[in-house]
Amino acid sequence: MTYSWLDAPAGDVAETARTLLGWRLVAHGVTVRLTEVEAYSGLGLDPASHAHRGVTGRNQVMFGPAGILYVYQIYGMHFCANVVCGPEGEAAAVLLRAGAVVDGLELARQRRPAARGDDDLARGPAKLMQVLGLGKEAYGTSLVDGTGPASLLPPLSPPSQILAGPRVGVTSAHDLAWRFWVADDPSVSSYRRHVPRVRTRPNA
DNA sequence: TATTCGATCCAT
DNA sequence: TGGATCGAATAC
Repeated sequence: MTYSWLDAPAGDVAETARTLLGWRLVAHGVTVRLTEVEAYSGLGLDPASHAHRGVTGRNQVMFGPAGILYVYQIYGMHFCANVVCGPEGEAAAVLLRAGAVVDGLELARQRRPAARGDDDLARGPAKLMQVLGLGKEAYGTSLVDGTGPASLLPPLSPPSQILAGPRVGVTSAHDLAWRFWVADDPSVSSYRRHVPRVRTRPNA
């Protein structure tokens, strides 16, 4: 299997994100078919990207080769994952937002006791990680060379129809339709606009 | 060193 | 709609 398409220039990361739909992710006995992703361009180009201000301790793997997992913690309790894309140094990435469990259903249910139903097992970026049994230890591991806990597998069948819209929870670049999902798939998360937090203390 | 706030999830 | 919960990023 060749994964060279993951190396497409950072300017084409939206196209790479679309391509990822339908691909499968397998880890710790559970397989998920990707149904929802978001594209993030690198350095400077995309104010919503975790890499847009340059290298930091958290985002350093985004500047490395494609096919690596960039895992980050959010709200002190959840983990989300991106596939690093593009040539080295460009820091493009695709956030894995949702998927449908296609293998290891029993294990998936055990890992997600709060799920409302099977459609909800991986319906969200942190849920996807939980269902696959992945956390911060997956940071910087490869999806494409078999050395990491998770692997990327080609689609069994191409997705029927792909729709696009604004990214979830992103304030800047709200006009950009860089969220992609499989039309009519029940595992796609519901769109939530970013809500600005209310100020608790007045400005001095 | 101090403060702010998030590419979320869940129960209400 | 609001609370949980903590570390990275930024402000000082």
